[in-house]
Amino acid sequence: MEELEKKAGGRPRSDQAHQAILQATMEVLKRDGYRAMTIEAIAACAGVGKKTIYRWWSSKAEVALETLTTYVEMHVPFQDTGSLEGDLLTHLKLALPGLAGPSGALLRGLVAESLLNEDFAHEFQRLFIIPRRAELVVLLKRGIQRGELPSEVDPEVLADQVYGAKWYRFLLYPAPLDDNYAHTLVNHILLLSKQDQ
Amino acid sequence: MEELEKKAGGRPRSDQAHQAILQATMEVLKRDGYRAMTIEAIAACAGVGKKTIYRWWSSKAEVALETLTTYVEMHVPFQDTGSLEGDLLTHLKLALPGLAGPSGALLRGLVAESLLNEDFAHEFQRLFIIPRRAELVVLLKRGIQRGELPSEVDPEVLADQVYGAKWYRFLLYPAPLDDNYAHTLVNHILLLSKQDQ
Amino acid sequence: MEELEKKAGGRPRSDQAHQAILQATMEVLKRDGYRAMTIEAIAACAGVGKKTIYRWWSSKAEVALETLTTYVEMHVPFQDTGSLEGDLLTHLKLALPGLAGPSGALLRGLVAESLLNEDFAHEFQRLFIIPRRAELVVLLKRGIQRGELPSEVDPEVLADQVYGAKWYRFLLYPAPLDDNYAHTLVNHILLLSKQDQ
Amino acid sequence: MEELEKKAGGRPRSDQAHQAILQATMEVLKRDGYRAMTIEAIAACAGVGKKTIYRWWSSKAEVALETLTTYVEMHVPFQDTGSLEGDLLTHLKLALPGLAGPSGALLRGLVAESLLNEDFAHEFQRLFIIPRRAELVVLLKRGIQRGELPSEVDPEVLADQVYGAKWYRFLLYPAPLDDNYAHTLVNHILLLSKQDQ
DNA sequence: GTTTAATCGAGACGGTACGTCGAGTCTTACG
DNA sequence: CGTAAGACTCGACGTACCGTCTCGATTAAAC
Repeated sequence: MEELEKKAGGRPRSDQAHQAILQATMEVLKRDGYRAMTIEAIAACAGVGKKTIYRWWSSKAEVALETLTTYVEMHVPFQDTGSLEGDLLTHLKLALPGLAGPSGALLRGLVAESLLNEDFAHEFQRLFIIPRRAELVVLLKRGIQRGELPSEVDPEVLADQVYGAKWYRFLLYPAPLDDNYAHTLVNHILLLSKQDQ
Repeated sequence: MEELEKKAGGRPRSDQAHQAILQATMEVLKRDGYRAMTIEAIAACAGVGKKTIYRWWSSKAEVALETLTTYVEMHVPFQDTGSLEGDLLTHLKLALPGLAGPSGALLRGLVAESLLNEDFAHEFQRLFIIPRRAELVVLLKRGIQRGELPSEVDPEVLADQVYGAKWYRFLLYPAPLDDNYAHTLVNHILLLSKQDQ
Repeated sequence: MEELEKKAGGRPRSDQAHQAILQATMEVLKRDGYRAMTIEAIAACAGVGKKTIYRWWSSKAEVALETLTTYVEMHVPFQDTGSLEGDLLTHLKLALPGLAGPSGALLRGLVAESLLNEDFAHEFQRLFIIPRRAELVVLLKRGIQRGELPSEVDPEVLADQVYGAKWYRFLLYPAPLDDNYAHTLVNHILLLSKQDQ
Repeated sequence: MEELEKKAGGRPRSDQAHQAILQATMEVLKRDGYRAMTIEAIAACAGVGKKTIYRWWSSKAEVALETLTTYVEMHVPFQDTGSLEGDLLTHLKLALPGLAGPSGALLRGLVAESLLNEDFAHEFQRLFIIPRRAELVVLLKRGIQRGELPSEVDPEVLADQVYGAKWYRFLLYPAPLDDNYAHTLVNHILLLSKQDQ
């Protein structure tokens, strides 16, 4: 039931090479940073011809995108803990630590790429930004239904405020993104419904 | 009393060349986009030697940064309209339109650059991100003092939520950034104080 | 009847700068070699503006040519010792040592320049090559008149053979140019008249 | 038995590019002269990337040297005609005409280069100057053995006188280098043995 | 004594070519 | 036929000097 529409004979795609490339991407990234990372370096590090990379991806951004989704595969799930506060805190506390370290660097590089290349931006949004945001919106709507948020709030805009705050500090504003921050942020969201205390 | 530590002679910097470079930067940006914009193209378009650019700036990002601050010089002031709602709405409605068009493209390029180059990131934050954010914080603190916001909100985090939402849509999430959006966003902020309705 | 059509006042040429430039040329030559020697380096080393050099010379080759004639001023005279053998040996033994050391390097550079630039070649020939060769021809003609050489030899071609041998080794063929060589060369010339031994 | 130390695969060197570069070198030389000839112009004229030139040669002088040896490959052989006079005349009459025209310009440029760059000088001597001089020495020694020259002449110094005269006129002294000159020069050499006429 | 004009050091200017780098494409031989 | 190796064309990089052009500051002869 898988996609086995390969025509006929010929050597099949080498999974070994595939894995070596993704792994080499991470290594070169850690060694040189995203900007200095080149297809040539990845190929050399993976012991692979450049053509083998270009056959399966169209740019270093595409390789990096797959590396991100493969290597991180988002250890950051959305869960239903029973309360909006729990849902948000759990999610954010899992999400923030990963932003330091290599996967954060990778993410910053991919955002940069999406800002410089509209085609890649669509890809990046489709595979990364939009799905995760959609889950956050679901979580917030659940909070509204539970009565934890006033019904007049717009969950779309509220999602922007939550993720926006996180991304703003991650991408632009040099200030810490720690558990303390997560608590304050969630408190601000919950304050919206503290009308009749 | 000023810094007049210039040693002696030498031909003074040509303001004509200086202006021509900033202008050419905008033209090439519009023509080719930020990524494809090169120092060589800027030099050619300005009728200037490459050395003249490298003498005063260290990269295309630095030129672009000065072009942004010079050419836009922020038609987007912060004003005290007497109410938090007025302050926020006025500011946002002025800020959002500029994000479409060439200055938006320039801004996206500069953010990308700051994500790829830590040194430039500091420069960009120092000259652009931090000062503007500081003004927003002042505006929010004024709202707290006036009693338009509950005293337990953290103006720093609230600023992240406002600017974060704006930047998130501008940089990452493909959804409109219009006056309607500004109203909803401001409403969410003001909802924080609707406790005794 | 001379060209003293200078209009009027104005600061006169600084002899101090003039000398400093010639001296700096020798220093830079020794430090960097002829090829790497630049007008900019000479100006910097002499503590002089580039314009001051370009005002009086048109290229580094012209400066070097004047430096050569000034600093060497030909310690290599032609003398009438009474015999062809004495004339030739005296001249060659004086000429050869100078070809090692900085003045040799300068000379090589000037020859290179004259090979690359036809205009400079004329200048170089006029001021250096032709006058010295003419003196050698005089010396050889004197030898013919004295009967030290057979009357059928062409002094022009014979001069080429003497100076040619010297220049050939100096410019092209890596072999010593010492007193021993001078003796053998002179012997070959004198052999032409050993017909009736 | 041969030098087959090539490791393994990889696209082989393009002979088409190789030939195009040598040919373009001659064209640009004719068009612009040696000094104004640049690697960029050669690359453009050959329809080749600059990298391809720098991959195989280290400077325009190296390209020019190979162009000289390839394109001229010396239509100027040394032959044993049975007499010293014949040998010398034949050789010189073949050698002199090539010194006018483009190959002469190339040769002048290469000499200039060798005067400005010691490393290249060694290369130039090894591949061009020394082998040809060696053949001339062989020719002269043959003359001595045949008794056409007195046994006390030094063939090394005599070679300098022959080639020196030629190079002197070619490089330094602006006078014709024609068949007439060849005859006079050879006569001077032969005069050495006219002792018992 | 002022004026006048050419000089001086300094260094920015518009250019050209340098030699390097990486992108993305192509040609081999091997398995 | 997919692959590793690596040569190919292309074009921007940032540097170095070129020869020219301001500057403000000398400097002497001419007025």
